[in-house]
Amino acid sequence: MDAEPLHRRIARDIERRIASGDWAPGFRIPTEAELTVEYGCARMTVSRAVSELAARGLVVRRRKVGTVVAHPPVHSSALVAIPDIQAEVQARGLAYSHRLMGRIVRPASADEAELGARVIELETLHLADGLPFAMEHRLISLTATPEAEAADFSAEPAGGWLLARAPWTEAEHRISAVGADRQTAEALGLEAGATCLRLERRTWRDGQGVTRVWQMFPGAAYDLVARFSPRKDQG
Amino acid sequence: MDAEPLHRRIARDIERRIASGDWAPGFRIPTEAELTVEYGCARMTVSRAVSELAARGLVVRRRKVGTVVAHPPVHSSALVAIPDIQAEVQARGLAYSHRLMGRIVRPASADEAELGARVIELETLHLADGLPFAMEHRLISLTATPEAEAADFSAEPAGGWLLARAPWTEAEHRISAVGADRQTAEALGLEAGATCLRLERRTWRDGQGVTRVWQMFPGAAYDLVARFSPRKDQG
DNA sequence: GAGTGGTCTAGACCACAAT
DNA sequence: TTGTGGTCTAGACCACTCC
Repeated sequence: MDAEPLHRRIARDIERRIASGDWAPGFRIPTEAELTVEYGCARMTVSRAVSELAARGLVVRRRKVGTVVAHPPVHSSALVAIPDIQAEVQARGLAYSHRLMGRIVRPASADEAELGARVIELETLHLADGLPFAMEHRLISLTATPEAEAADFSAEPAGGWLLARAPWTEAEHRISAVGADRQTAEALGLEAGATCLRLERRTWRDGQGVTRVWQMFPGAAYDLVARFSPRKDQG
Repeated sequence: MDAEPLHRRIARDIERRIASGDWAPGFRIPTEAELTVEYGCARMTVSRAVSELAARGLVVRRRKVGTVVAHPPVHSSALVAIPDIQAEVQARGLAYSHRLMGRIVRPASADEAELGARVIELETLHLADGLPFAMEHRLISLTATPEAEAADFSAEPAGGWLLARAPWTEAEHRISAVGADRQTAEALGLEAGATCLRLERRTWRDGQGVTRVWQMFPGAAYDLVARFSPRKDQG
């Protein structure tokens, strides 16, 4: 028998006709009433199918007008994998290790107000098979996670430690290309000014800043990849 | 009155209790039957609300077991805006223009087999207020879009032209940091080797390669930003 | 066996927008 | 006014999986 629910079969049927170009962008697809007849099912079932496609951005529904095939998306966004460094290193079959290069506790600057009054500042070198992989500079809010002050970040990288204790609800990532500053170049074994991919991440939990981290990767050795189909990730 | 549908109100209520930490990861939320009583509505309405949260990855549903709050995601992915250059320039309030620097038609190399037998190779400089903004290097499949051979890409940038004629169904993006090659440096007015953000995009339509493009941005002037809440972009 | 979610029905009323 | 989707009901049967 059909293991596949009817609403999904309907959705796939429509999706196929759109992907094949049979129903081009702007085409008005059959109404719910018509689909109800075509599939011999209740209106709610076709409604569910078409609503799912609308949620994914494949079609646009408007009362009275009907449901039309959406125009293809602009090259607007992509789901880019932002890997955890330890996982990334291990995924490459290399041995992960890290070295805490610096740790101070200090008041937050005006620019860091989201993190509260006091922060821990960490500098960590991530290594793959003993070779420098990435340099990390991190601020941790002692307002969001007071217990960070007593944590031993030379034993456990701060990223994993924080994830276990202070899951975030919002994050901002920023990706850029920069030349390595003197300290980073030295730690990574590069020449000063060498090309690096810079990944900045800021996270919040319920509006309270949790952490802010910059990671520098040697440009030649690292990139970010996003493979996807459009409209599958629509939100 | 309530403009908000009941199923959404239910979903938001649950989401709020999860975000507040009240219902922690692993917590088993009320069954559909219990929610039906709590909200005094039909089971299908609560089912719709909870299913929506499940689709977004906030909760995990299993028959007989019930619905439990999902564990927070690893720092695994982020929706990064991959802007169209023209739109990006105009969004900054600058005048967009472009200059076609090179165009040849040639056989595809073995490495470019996905694009078919013959390709157009384009080199385009994008300008903002007359100043170099990005250098673009592009291959267009003449199998996917034969009419590209006759198109005038000095009048219309290839990106927009393609989007209108050959919408893609799959894409891969790759972001890296590189030093500018001689030609790029010259076009962008940089020193050779200057830090650049390199964005590579490959697109397919139904398995047939459509285009492959590399864009180089001066590192200091450009970055990619992703702001998001976790689990909102689940697919 | 029994509890839970997954799906589906055959209706109903309402909201919106084009006419 | 009318056609269309948006939501909701009060049931029903089934599938899965823990006990």
